[in-house]
Amino acid sequence: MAQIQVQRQQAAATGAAAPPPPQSMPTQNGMAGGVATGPIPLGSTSLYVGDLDLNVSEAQLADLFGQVGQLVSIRVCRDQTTRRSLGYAYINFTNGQEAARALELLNFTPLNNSPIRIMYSHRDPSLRKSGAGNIYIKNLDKAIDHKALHDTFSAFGNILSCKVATDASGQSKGYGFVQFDTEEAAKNAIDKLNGMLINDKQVYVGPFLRKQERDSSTSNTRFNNVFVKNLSESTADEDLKNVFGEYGSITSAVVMRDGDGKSRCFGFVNFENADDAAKAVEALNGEKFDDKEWFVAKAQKKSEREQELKGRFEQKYQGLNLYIKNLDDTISDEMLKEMFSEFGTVTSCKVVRDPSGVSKGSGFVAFATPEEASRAINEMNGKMIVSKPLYVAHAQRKEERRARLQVQ
DNA sequence: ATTGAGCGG
Repeated sequence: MAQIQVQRQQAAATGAAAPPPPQSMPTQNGMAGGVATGPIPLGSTSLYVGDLDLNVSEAQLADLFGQVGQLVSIRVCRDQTTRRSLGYAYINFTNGQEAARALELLNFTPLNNSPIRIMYSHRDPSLRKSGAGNIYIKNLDKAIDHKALHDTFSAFGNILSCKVATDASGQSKGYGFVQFDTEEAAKNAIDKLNGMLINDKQVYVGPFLRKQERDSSTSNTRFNNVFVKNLSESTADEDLKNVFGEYGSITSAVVMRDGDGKSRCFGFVNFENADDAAKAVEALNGEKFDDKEWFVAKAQKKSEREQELKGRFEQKYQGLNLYIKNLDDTISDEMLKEMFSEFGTVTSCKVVRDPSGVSKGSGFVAFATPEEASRAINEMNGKMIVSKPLYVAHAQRKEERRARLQVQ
């Protein structure tokens, strides 16, 4: 296992006094000062084991967990029809001490080369969904594995789940996650470890934010780079500099051009300071130059742009795109298209696959008209294909689905 | 630089 050292960042480098080290180790089981702080069931005998390689069997788990205590039951959860492992299992012990010991001793043990991740079984998903107490760590030394990360952060509170992001070969990607059972523990870990050196690398430790939250917190607020479109073909870099220069100091102004040097009628202007960029957007958006009404706004990052285009794409396919599941593994894109072509013009068609190319048993089919799509739902939903009844419905965006699931 | 996924009988 990786040996970790946490050091204080040199005072000269941070310009701030280092905070004192944590004074005491927290007690077991989410108890602090005798008061339960977290949702961990005291004395629980039931463990959830995730991140399982799909070929891990009950027998392998019995061999491993049986070494620690007496088992009541073991179950690898599987798809009802394919019997393929869902990558998680339940292990039930006769008593809580054994379960606790198994969690402590066996967490991150590799089975079929993949470290397993053990948690107490907690069937109520509300805490998992809320993400409270979840933190993100980046700039981690590659030598730091799951266990080392866990050991480092367990000083701040009870950890429900912990993981270093890894590539297919198990190599660390240099960032990871720690889910504490309380926000207080998470806050404490952030206060104490953000900016510290771990194995000589200065780590960032902060609250976990979903991609969307991150985009809106970082880029929506302040920006230096301005996007301008609907330029006349004759507008050149110099013209942008002149017009935008009225609002502040500019570091660059560029009209984008194709290979022949012909203007693509949009460009970017970068301001030295964000207030000036905002002023320019406010003043120039919608103004007319050479009879062209300029669109002026904060320049989007590539990721934001892609996100927006995706949204538009989905809107365009509203009512036309169908979501298919319970699809037999052997069905290819071409077969799927053929299956649905009798209801109309299939404009796009895709089987969802995992990174190794294995079908995930779901897919999307889009039609040219909403009528064709509706007919396909009526005719194909529930139809037996190879061995299973197909599920066919209108595709929903992820956010819509999440919202619906929360209501139910 | 890199902001998961996830709970049965």
